[in-house]
Amino acid sequence: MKYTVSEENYIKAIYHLQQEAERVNTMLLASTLETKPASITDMLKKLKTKRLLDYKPYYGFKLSAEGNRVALGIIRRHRLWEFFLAEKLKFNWEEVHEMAEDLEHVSNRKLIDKLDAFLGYPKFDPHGDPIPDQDGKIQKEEHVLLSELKVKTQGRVTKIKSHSTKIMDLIAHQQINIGSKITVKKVFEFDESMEI
Amino acid sequence: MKYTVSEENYIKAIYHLQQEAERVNTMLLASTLETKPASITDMLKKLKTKRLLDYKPYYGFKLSAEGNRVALGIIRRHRLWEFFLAEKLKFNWEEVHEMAEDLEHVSNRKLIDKLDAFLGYPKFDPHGDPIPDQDGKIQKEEHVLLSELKVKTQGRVTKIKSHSTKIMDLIAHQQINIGSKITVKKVFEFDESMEI
DNA sequence: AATTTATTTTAGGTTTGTCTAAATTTTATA
DNA sequence: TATAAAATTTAGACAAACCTAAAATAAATT
Repeated sequence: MKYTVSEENYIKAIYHLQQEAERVNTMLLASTLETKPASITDMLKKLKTKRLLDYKPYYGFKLSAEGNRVALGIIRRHRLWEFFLAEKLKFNWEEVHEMAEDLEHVSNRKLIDKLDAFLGYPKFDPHGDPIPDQDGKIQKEEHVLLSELKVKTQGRVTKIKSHSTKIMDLIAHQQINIGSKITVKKVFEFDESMEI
Repeated sequence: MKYTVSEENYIKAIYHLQQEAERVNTMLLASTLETKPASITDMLKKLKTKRLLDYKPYYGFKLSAEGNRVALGIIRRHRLWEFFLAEKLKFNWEEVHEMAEDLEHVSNRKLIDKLDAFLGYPKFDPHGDPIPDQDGKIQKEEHVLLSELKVKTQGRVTKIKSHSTKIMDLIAHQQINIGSKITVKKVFEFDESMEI
């Protein structure tokens, strides 16, 4: 089945929100998609008739099994393109997300699988998020929070959770990047760490 | 300026038709885009207001200088993606056109220029058609018709003009491809040639 | 529990890109 | 050149995806 760009954006947004909050509602979805609640209701009805969503008016909604499958396909495409952009075209990992937002909607199956092969079947995108395989299976993330890393232990940056400008500024200045090795040298009173 | 997928498809179709026929009319455009003449008129009006088209009702139309510039941008993207698909993802050159029809509408300038660099600034796509550069300049095609190639002269296949199934069958069977070396060994009564 | 507040849905409207059917203009032909 | 045929445009309708404003329902508060 093929879906419109708009349908795909809704499905993807619902999927991501469901990973965080168990209760995803119309308001939340409207604000993340920067659209009005009435528009959400319209699309929910459409996605329900396409059996991508379990939805009872006023009762709430969540992706059906099929909806989840579709979402993982979109996320697979998004993350494979992000990997391509960073690895092959040498974009910074901060830049790739926006471009992948367009590329993810090019959904030719054969194209995506060949791209996957070309890239060497990567398991994680440049942000450290896992890339679903052809069957939608995703590798468990094996992240350890920096704040939980023991003193003098070495680790490798695999993901940067916060995207706030303050944090981005700091790590850019320190030349920390995905893949950088980090050693926690000392922890001060209110949690500071030195890095190599 | 950003254009919709539909606008881009019209601009591209008009451009291509203008390369062949000097007079492009509503009927012809309608049949190549598989749409109705009334829809063409609607879009002509829109493209005129956007100054991509010189258009007088009933008098005909042609791309403005700006329209041509936009068309060459679309064609550049299309052919770069075709090259990528064939060269990097190992698709057959017959398969790439359809996939590039979607990819060509992803129009982030920086992305396309980086893709160009990654591919080594190719001058021709897998069909042998020239790829416009950043400024829309296109390399002159240097094709010699097979029927005009002298006996015992060697050449290289750079483009296959006809796409009819009969021809495609023949050349597939003979394992002729873009880039294949060909030698005209003998010309019979009604123009036959042996190849290596 | 009653009422206020927040959330969600419905009703009806807009834009884009398409359509059909009818009207208009151009081109071809008798 | 008058008329028939073909091409083009206009008028009005429709689906998709959005909107605003109002109505309906659920949740929170007094």
